[in-house]
Amino acid sequence: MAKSRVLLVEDDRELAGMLGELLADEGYETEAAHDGQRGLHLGLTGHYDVLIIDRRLPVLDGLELLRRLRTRAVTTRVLVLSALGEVADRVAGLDAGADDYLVKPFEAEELLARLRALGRRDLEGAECLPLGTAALDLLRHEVVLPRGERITLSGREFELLRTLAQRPKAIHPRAALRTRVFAESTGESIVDTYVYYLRLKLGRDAVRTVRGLGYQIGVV
Amino acid sequence: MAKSRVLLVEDDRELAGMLGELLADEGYETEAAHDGQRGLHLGLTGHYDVLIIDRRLPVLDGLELLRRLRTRAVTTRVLVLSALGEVADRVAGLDAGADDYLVKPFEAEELLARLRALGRRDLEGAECLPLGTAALDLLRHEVVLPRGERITLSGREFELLRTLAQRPKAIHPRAALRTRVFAESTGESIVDTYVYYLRLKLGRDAVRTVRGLGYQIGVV
DNA sequence: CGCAGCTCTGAGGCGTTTCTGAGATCTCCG
DNA sequence: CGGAGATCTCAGAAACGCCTCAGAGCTGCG
Repeated sequence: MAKSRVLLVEDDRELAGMLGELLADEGYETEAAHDGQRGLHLGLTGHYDVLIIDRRLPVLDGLELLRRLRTRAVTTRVLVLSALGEVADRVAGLDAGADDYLVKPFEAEELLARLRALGRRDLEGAECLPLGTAALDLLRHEVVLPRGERITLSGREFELLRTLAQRPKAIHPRAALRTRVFAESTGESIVDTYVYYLRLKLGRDAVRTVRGLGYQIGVV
Repeated sequence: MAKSRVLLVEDDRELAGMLGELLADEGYETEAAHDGQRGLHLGLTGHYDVLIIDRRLPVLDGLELLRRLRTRAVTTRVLVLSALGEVADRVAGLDAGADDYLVKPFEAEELLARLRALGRRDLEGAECLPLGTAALDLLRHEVVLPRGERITLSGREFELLRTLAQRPKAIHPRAALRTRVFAESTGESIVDTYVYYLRLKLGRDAVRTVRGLGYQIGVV
């Protein structure tokens, strides 16, 4: 997955610098604008995954900037930052087209969590669990191989693989897998059978057997 | 545009009642669940534009409910309500899959503004929805193929395709489509039939089946 | 009225999934 | 080495999900 691109429109250069570093540490690719005019220009011409807009900006106010972007059909997710924290201010910000509104001062952790939430919306939950060099698409119940090839899994196959992949270092006892993935009444060997199915689809090394203890996720 | 549908999962019946009225006044169509189990069932089978989930719920905790919905490919926007307002609580809620997190007590105005922000659609007001290489003309109920050819859709066909196209990356469960496009009393297989009609008119790949989960818009 | 198109029902069919169980194979330890 | 227990492999039965489509009722129009 490529880095998420963020446009940060903030006139306080000190704060902008700190946020820029914070975002870079989290793996975002950040561009900055220090006034509304410049923010408008970049917002219209560049493509970003999220815009962070300070409400108070020189030249062009943050909310006005936001409105102009929205009327120009820019639908990028927008998080508005502001020192104005009254309910009426927040309502005004949201109704101007913001997707979220965070009041200064804020904790870095919360900003990051809200950014993650905004970024998630466009992926439509296409989150993946790492699976060695491949990945497990949790939304579509598919394994995505490094070259982009997709292998669809049946419901049970998916549940089993997900359980294994959720704790990749753990060794999962048969009984635990049977309880988690299958119904109470199923036979003792159901886990073995489904491990066999997974290995048919994904290759012999997809699941590792730890004799006497259980199974562990392997390399796909 | 039809009314927005909201599922309210809140165990405090007094608050639920008040919110229900508030939402009704604002033109939302609201359903309520008073515990997590019921919320899970409704969330999985119904079709809503936004879910409002209280964090503290009997039977099944709010965040656990949210996680279960997310693992079942429910990508509906979720607003979590909670008395727990620490930064760590908010981060936990957002990372569990919430799109927004509002701390009790809150002002009605802010809740409504945040709901509006969540309910806003990307291409609201547009006259066409993109449909792979083609487009869906919302005014004339026609699909416009790349070469300009037009295919007229019946009312139901159009509603179904529009629902799919509105969130092109999401997987739409059968039950959700049935609730949204067809009357309450229609049979279980009505969605299948109309998907079949769409495929007759637009080609086999117009709608993609994700076995066990639902349908997704494909390439036309 | 008669026709055409739309909506919905329900039945039949087909490929997939799930689960069982049994034989083959492996591994460890005495 | 040999046996016991663990694991693997796989065929088959039943259930399920999904697709297809004919037909009945309805609506609107000429």
